[in-house]
Amino acid sequence: MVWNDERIELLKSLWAEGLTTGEIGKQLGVSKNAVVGKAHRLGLKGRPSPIKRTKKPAKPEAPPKQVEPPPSLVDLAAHTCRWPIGDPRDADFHFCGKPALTGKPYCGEHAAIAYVTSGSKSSSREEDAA
DNA sequence: CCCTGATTCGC
DNA sequence: GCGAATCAGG
Repeated sequence: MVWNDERIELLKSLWAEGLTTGEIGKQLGVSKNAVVGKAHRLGLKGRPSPIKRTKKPAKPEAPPKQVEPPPSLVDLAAHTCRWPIGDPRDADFHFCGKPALTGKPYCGEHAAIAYVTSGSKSSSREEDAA
């Protein structure tokens, strides 16, 4: 289908007269989709049928970002000082809970106590391992 | 189910 | 750029 100036002019005329796309299409010998498509392409405004389209059904959109899940409770617990505070029999017994040293179950404060190299006699294991 | 226009998508 | 296909409201 070729849109000559005459056709376009006629289209605009009929469109301006208030004819529907179907009618214009019939008179021009084209389908209504061609008319509405051309009208939209020409920037003509359709006064009737204020149908507003909700969304774009056939448009898969890649998620812009992928938020990484927050640290799980167990992960947080893994980095929590597990130095016991109080008597286990007491109701208010609890663990230290402060941020633990990486790879260790205790925070710096309690790790110092836990791993204190008590003046052992022979070479300590830490020194050998290190 | 018919009509309408609007938008998208393949050619 | 074109228009059928699709969508969406009347």
